[in-house]
Amino acid sequence: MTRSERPTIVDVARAAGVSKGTVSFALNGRPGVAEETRQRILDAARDLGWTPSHQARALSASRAFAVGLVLAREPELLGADPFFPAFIAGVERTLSDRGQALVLQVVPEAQEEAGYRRLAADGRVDGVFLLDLRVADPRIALLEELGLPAVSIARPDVPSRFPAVLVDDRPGIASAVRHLVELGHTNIAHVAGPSQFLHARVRRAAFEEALANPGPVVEADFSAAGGARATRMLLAMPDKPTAIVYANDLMAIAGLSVASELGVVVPAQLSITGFDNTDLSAYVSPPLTTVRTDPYLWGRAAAEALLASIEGGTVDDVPVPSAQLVVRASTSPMLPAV
Amino acid sequence: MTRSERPTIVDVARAAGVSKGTVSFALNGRPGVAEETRQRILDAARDLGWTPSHQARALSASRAFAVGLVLAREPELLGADPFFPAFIAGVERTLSDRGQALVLQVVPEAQEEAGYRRLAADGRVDGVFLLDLRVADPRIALLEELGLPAVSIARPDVPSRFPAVLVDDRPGIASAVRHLVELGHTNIAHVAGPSQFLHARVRRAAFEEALANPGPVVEADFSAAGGARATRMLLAMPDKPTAIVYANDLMAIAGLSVASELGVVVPAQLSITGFDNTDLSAYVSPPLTTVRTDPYLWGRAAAEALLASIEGGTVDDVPVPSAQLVVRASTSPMLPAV
DNA sequence: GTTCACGATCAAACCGGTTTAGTTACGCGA
DNA sequence: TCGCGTAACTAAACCGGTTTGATCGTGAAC
Repeated sequence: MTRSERPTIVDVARAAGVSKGTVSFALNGRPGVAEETRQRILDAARDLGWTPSHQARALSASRAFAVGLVLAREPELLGADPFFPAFIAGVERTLSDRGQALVLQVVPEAQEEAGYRRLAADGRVDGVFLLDLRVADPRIALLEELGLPAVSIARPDVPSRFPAVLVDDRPGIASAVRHLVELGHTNIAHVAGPSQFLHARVRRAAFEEALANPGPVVEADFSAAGGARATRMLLAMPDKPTAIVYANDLMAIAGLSVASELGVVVPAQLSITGFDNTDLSAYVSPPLTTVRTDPYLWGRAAAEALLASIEGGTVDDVPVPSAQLVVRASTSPMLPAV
Repeated sequence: MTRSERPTIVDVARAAGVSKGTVSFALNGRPGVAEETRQRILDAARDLGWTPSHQARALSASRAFAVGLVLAREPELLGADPFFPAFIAGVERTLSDRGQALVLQVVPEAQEEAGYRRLAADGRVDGVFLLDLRVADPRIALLEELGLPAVSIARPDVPSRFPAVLVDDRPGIASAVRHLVELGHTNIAHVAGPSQFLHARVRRAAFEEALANPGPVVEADFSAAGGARATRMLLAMPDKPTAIVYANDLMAIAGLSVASELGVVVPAQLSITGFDNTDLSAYVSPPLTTVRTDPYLWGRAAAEALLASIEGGTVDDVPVPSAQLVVRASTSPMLPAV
């Protein structure tokens, strides 16, 4: 009953009464096949329910028809990050139309290099995405050594031959700071991400550049626990800030709770901004002023660029719209104490 | 400079002075090769830096050496779900040791079936994970038709030949309810997930079974927005509940904010429990009483079972430890109004 | 009427492994 | 001394496509 034997190109050839070479030409729409013959072959293929064997094609073409994504974050951190699933969804959107697959690898950070090497050595993928760029990221050199095409999210801080999706967090942070300044705040603090990450550094730099007199900066780790700890430090300062710009929503939401716990009223006594515009940010109390990014779009763009760079030659960096400030209720002018 | 030509098994054979068949035998540790010869071949392979071509092996073995995961959720919902990344990390943990890869597919729900068909038709994967089981899930029959091995997370409600990771949400919900009853609550409500999902249904059934007189149940969609809306409905009831059991943390956290906005003090006037024990749940205000699950472990177990069922014959269902209640500050006895 | 060019098609090689059917050479028992 | 079984190895087929080189037939050009 289970007719599990899939028809091959030879079966199609036999059915159509031609050679397998001709079938291949016909199916790939290449010239040199009479229109009538082509039609006969297509009909036969359809009748037999033929589908190309990915494996065979891959072997013959020396291509994997797949791209890879190596994630070196700890699973716990991944869990809370809204970026990653949305990015993947965007990537898939582009890939699925083109018969490409996405191979995912999640590895402990120490095995990151091995992860890329394995993907390349196996020939499992034709290219990879470079996420979570770090300072002087060693992966750039590694991938050039491996000869594996890549596309990075945001521009690396080292020279790179790979195209980048020009994600720039600066305008988002800058507009959050500007918003707070316009509300009258003068002592604005920042809770940053780990400085090994380029995007954490960029956000911090944007914060500092946007202010003549930047307030204190505390480095945290993008986690809720880290955000809570950083907030506690800031609110324990003698000259405590009246506003805090967080490098992501998760830390900002944790900060909101710490404030509430300490009896600091948001936004009356403390304004808070996040970054990411996570689903939850509009449903905390008070709703969080934050910066909306579009990882879905980045995923689409990154995949386009990666495929282009696999197919052909050099690909230009891809511009993307900059992030937008979303003003909600967690920011306001300082209100006089009751 | 870029010596991109990878050595093949023929190069190894030539270097070792044997035929390619012998090389294959030697490299796969099969008998019938003299120890001395085997050593010579292994040395040659190492010296040349030979690695097997995944493509060639896959074609020859008619195996993909990869497993698939089709996600039919909307990207927005994915973003907030802590389950998914942790599960994948667990899966990877098992797969990477065995030279298997994970192929991810994110599709709109309407194209879910096509997604599975494509994975199967291409021969891109040897098996798949079945997540987010639905009522009378059509994918079970589909996968049996396709002859594709699968492993489901939780047991389906229709007969299935596929092994399941026996995730059971009942004890978790039951212990949350028990906890609330012990605190003296008698009017306990539930905010459920979409009833098309089996796990949403199971949680709801567990809730109703745990109480002699279950309070109102509102069906939401696992999102923050949905959780907020459901909470508003419950708190607008004439006989409003004194405790709410949410089907996930995201909705519970949104519920926390709605209560705060309405001036309902948690936990003094309303107790709230979540489900998932997300990173954030300990850092909201008040910290959330919730149920800890272990998707990382489930991922490992599911991958083990899937590989076993691809290799060999039938595989038994896999038991996993049941979820644990984590008591925090969002639950307490009702306190008299001031 | 012969030649030439070209479109249509086929046969075979190739991608890089695995597997099977043969071929040697050697040691052992009768 | 002959025969036989077996370990060690080789040659070739195979997986299912793509691609190249050769062959065939036909109509146009001379």
